[in-house]
Amino acid sequence: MPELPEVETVRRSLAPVLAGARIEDVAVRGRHVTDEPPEVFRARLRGRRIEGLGRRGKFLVFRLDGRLRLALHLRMTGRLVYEPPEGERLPPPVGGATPGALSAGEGRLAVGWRPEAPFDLRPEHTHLEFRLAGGGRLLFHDMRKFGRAWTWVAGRTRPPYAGLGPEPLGRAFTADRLGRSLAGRRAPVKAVLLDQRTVAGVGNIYADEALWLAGIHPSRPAGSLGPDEVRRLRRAIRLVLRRAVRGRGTTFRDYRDGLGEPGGFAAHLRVYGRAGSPCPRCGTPIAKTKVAQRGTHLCPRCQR
DNA sequence: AGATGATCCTGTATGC
DNA sequence: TGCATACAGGATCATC
Repeated sequence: MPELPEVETVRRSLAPVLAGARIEDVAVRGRHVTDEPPEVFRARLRGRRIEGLGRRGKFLVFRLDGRLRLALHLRMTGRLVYEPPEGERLPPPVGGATPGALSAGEGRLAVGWRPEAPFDLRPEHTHLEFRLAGGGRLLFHDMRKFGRAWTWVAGRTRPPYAGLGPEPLGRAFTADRLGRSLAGRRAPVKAVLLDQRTVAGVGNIYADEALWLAGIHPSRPAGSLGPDEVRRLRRAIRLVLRRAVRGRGTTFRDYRDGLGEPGGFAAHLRVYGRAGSPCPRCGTPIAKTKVAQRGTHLCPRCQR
């Protein structure tokens, strides 16, 4: 579920809380979370200081002392949530109220109402539990068990995100670069966008949104896009991701940031999840089809 | 080489 | 109400 904007929002919400924190211990429940033997994983992390929290594509990356790195991938339903020490309240949400995104009924979230603890976390789905010095805890929760964790030493071992394409909001993601990735390929352009080697962090929601913004049909063979269309697509990807980050990501049901706060961008989606509703540009009903085995939303008139 | 389909899981929504 | 089926924000692997 979480794509770049959601992972970035988790990162921003947790970075102030975790910077400088020490991991006293880690409980690993279940063997599926990491390829490493749980005892090895635990021994590597125990006692480490968290120097910073970064992101690469949809990977959250912890920089630990001794050049150790920890990466987490939330996949579809993963959540990483901070639980403050007993008796303490959660820190205030990061980024303030979500502009225009909350209806009146949801107002309690916008005016700073805080749950005492991250709600909706079920112990049987909590696969990693980091105990921090001072009594706070960091919980990796994932009902579908798709989420994964990796550790490695920077500069010695390949990170799990080696091979990802450029960061879409960075300088390396040029129209030229995107054009080369699409050139000569007969696969649907949407399938190529979902391939993390093309660009890192675009998933099903924002692929549909970007293709709608650019006015490009998701089934178009990637290699058939002209230079102008490639430029439009690059701009659309960057625009929609920047806006979604500002809106703190899209929450349908599961997604929450690191403090348990839902994202506010769902109300700004133009096509995703809006089958049957009028296209914001031309009024034609939004269609839902399947492209590259993924549910795909588009305007049949604006996108040809 | 490159594309497609099955698969990993659980929860929820929909239809009969 | 109960049951079956489809589908879900991701990614990998086997197969064609």
